[in-house]
Amino acid sequence: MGANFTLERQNVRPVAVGNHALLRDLPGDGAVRPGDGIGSLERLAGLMHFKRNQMIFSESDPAAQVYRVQSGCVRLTRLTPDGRRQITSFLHAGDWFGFEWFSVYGVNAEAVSDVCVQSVPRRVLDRLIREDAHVAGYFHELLASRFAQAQDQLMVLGRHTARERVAGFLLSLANRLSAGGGMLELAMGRQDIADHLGLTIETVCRVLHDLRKQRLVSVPDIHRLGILNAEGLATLVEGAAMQAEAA
Amino acid sequence: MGANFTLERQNVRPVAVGNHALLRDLPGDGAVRPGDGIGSLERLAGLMHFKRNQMIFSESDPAAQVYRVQSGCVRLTRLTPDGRRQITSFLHAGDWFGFEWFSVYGVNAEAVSDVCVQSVPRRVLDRLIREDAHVAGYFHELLASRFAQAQDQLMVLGRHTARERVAGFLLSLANRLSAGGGMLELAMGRQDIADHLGLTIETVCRVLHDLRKQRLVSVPDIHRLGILNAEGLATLVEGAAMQAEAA
DNA sequence: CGGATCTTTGACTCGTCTCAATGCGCGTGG
DNA sequence: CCACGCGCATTGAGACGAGTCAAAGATCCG
Repeated sequence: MGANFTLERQNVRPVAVGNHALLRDLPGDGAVRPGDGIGSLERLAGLMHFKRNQMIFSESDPAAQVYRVQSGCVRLTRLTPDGRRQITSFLHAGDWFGFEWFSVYGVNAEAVSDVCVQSVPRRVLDRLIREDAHVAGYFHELLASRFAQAQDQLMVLGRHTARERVAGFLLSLANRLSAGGGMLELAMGRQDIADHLGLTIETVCRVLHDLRKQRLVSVPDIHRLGILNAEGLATLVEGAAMQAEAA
Repeated sequence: MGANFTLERQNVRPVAVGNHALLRDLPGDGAVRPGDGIGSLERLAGLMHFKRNQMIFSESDPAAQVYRVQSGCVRLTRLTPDGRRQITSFLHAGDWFGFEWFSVYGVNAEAVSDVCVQSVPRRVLDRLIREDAHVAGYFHELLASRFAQAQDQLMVLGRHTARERVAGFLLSLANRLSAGGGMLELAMGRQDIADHLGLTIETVCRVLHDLRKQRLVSVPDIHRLGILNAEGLATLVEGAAMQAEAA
């Protein structure tokens, strides 16, 4: 069970390529014009790059920065003392993260692929939230929708079978990446999928194999997946028991 | 797997014993004094009673009211189309609920025991949040801590064994009800515990049996449980693999 | 007291995990 | 340019934890 992931806290610190380092010491918080909304946040953000599997922050770090994915894919993970891993979510372009927690990030954030993220000091965000009700509302909604996602995931982990989990995951990914009838980019490896769904890598492989055999999906290569029959997958998810099993 | 719970939406509407019905039509929102903080909310709250297993709201209801448990225990649940149930959380005296969602309650709320709850119209809460930064911050933190709880539960459902789940649940309950070295009130039945932990009722029974045999807990009667060895339970939870198995 | 509901226990099944071997793709260095 | 090694994915065989089904207690409440 779990991962025994070999990355373990390789504290290679990222290359700051934006104005992040500058921002930290600027008196220029005053540059944030209240009422300017989210825009000013984005303008204040520094840019950083992380390479595949590099750690962005660890769960015990003080939550000093808030991040936003600009490109690539980020995973949020938790570990048990004995190394079992749970990936609580995958983040894609446009997603904020690190804002959900107060004193300390409660999760590890790692780059799934090479990523580019924006970062804003927590202090700046807090100030903006205090001064601009619009920003406050925005982040409140963000938190609420993150909470809703977590609730969905609880249902999945608590009550869905392996097949339902994988089918649901693929559909939600297709939805998130709005890959209509087309091809999905699977930025994450099989182990990551397994750790997100509370399964083992072998089970994920076997389920994918079955789905392919049933012509619900195609797997042209490891990191691409085509959804051939979204309705079929949806039926799988919705606990309709399913009988069609043959190839 | 799951519950096939026989309660199914018995839409017995609750007896409103407070000023809740009045509040709905009062012009008296003006009575809320900004800066008065949470206090004014509680003063505006109506009181309601619900009997065991009575539904407080259903997941598809518009989220028109926000609630707070005054006494008793409430469960928040979700159902799959085929009847599998997941209890996302149990709420006790002092806990707010129903505020996490915007348009529609995303969960069913039901009385585990006979309960007494306060309720406040969503409209009133929203207004107070807009006018009083203190209240806004309070509910933001509430949401954040609810989110953190959900994260914990993800770890449990995704990566913990049956024994770890039950042990962890008992400890968190003991913690919540601050029953120091003493006796826990188990307001919820075995099926509820199972549906909270992603197990079956039989598995919960068997694990409790084992824990009793190992003298980690005592079970004087169905609704009471004594924690005899909190450290032992904690060891179980922390994935330390455990070897002691004999009686 | 009697029936309904919930809990406990047992015997057996089954889905998923574990362990192990093999395959594949890709980057590196000879 | 190819051989090698490394990391990941796949596949198979067998084990095991938790689920299912069934029957026998408890408990609750009228």
